[in-house]
Amino acid sequence: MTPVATREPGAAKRHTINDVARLAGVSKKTVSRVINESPFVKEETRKAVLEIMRETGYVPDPQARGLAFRRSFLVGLIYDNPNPQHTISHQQGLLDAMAGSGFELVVRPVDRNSPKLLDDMRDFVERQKLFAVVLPSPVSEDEKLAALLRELDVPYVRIGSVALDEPDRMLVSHDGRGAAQAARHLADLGHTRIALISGPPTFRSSIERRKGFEEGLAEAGLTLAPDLAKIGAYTYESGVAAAHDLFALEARPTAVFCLNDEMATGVYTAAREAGLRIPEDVSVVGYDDAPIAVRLWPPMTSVRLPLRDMGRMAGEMLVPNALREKRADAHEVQPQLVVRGSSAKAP
Amino acid sequence: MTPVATREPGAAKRHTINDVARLAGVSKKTVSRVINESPFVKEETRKAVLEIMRETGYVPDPQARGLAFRRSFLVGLIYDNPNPQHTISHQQGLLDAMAGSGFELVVRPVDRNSPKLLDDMRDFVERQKLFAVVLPSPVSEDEKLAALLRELDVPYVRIGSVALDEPDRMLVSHDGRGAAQAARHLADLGHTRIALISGPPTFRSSIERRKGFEEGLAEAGLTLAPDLAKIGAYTYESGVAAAHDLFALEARPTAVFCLNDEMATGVYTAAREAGLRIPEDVSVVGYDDAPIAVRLWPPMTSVRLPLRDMGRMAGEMLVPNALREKRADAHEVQPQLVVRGSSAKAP
DNA sequence: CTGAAAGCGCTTACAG
DNA sequence: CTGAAAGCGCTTACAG
Repeated sequence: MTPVATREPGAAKRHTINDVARLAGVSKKTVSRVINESPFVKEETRKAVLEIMRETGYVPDPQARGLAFRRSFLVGLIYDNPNPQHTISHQQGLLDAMAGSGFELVVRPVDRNSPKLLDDMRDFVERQKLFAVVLPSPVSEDEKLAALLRELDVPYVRIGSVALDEPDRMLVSHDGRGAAQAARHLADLGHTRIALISGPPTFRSSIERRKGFEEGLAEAGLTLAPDLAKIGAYTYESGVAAAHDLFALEARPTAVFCLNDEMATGVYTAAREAGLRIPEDVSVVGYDDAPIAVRLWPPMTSVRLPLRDMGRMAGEMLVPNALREKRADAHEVQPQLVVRGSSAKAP
Repeated sequence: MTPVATREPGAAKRHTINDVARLAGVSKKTVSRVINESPFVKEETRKAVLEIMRETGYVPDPQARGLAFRRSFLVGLIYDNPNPQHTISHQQGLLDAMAGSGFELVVRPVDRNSPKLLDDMRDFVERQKLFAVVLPSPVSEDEKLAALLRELDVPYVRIGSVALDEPDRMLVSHDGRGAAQAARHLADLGHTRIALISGPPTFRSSIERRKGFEEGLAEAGLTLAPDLAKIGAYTYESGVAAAHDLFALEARPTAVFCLNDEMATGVYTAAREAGLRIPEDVSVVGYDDAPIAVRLWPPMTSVRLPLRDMGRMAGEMLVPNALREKRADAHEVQPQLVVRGSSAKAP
């Protein structure tokens, strides 16, 4: 057998499709067919080519392939999330799905309120000829962006609290169901004056979580009292402020449900300032189950979303990967209430 | 003037270098010279070409350029950091530096202890023909990885607590100086029995921070008592455990300095369990100034590292950007102690 | 200062 | 089932 140079340290130029073709005694087109798993290659030829590829350590050049394909091997992650934990978890999951696939992840933070967003995205996607795009919430809620991607014929998956698009383009986290669990949990503990601190109405997650919460209350025969419904900004400070108001009420709530952990953490601060004990005087429930939930005292009851899984599933919906059998068929995940020490029987 | 088709919505193929050449009445090579800012183009010709490029909205195809250049326009971020906040901040800063440059950021989490790390990195860098690579700590501490990148002739910047490489390849955060500030701060408050909870010795940051801390103590005429020096794992749980031991000592410390905020948060928990008040009974100082520092009660004194700036500076050292005058000349940042309510006069 | 030719490493038609 | 030709959109030599 012809001795084949293996990868020399340093200098050694990487082998090209021409080297493989020559060594295998076939045309480069046949090698190309093997690379692209065309069925029109004799099994014998295919094996011989694969053997040469293995020996030489040949790996196709993604730039050259991309140029010829008129499409790159890059997946874009376009995010605008104030919560780094969300982004990094999604990113990690996406990379889990892409590992060993030959695709790479290009990250792109954006300002979803920028008037230039659509122009920037068009330029980004066209210029890089992106293979696919993942849109976590709240960027996923931008209908114009989704329309642009369809126009540019770029596959995408939107990650969101509720179905906003066709099933193949959507990973749904059913945020409302988690909020309903929280409502039932508090109702089961005997609470009747349950307050809500929601996020900005510009976040669909806030709308869905609130809706789910109210439905959960309704199941238990309760309703959300108008004076107990506060609107926060998904920030710690807004949680402090809203809870401050709630705790100043004559008939103050015995439980507070916050639509994210940042605001719930603010409730801890406000409770301490108001001289209220958690959970003896007031129960607190958050949403996200962020790392801080178990670092606070008492550890916080919160609704968990499988963020990393969500990223992975979105990746599996978009990226072919030889390490996997086939693409993901499940397009949804379920939130899960995690009960800890911050919620207890109503006083 | 010849009417030029502007970007049609939808179909309209992007213009290529040939279109620009034809419309400008020059060869494509001349257009190429303009793109690459060659000085060998008559000013008049250059302006004419630039005008056509503007009118047509022409942008060079990075894949085609990369193929011809034998080098891509991708910058790699290779990280293995247990702290998402670090990664996301560095990432954000890097992207700040790269905005509008035409380069894109490809992210790559790795396990720095994997035996396959070097092979994986060789494959990654060679295959993608990376333009440059950024190595945050602790990946930056891997000498073999740095040597590999030099061998592959890929520019890189290592972000680390101390100079580990030539100045052009290093962004130094002088972690020790921040720890020294913490030591002086506690000494100034009259503490003499000051404990230390360090991180794993496999992290250079832990070694440097500890060294700086001991130097700071020495300046104040203090030394670190052996029974007050604990080794943690940079995790919350290890902070709880180490502080638990410290608080059980007969002569317990009046102050605890932790080499990261995670462990310092653990000290809060251990203090509560031991019935100790912060800062009345014990002062606590952390490192990182993570978001949690201001969500704990009392707000935590901590050493801040400008993580986003560090990412930006690393990016500026590597990526040419027309939006900037020139590359960064500063290759270091300084940590800064942020004093809050968790540190007070010794009891 | 400018251009025609060849090439980067692949794939798409088109033949056979 | 396999291959020779042309092309993807750029840049590198090489001329002039």
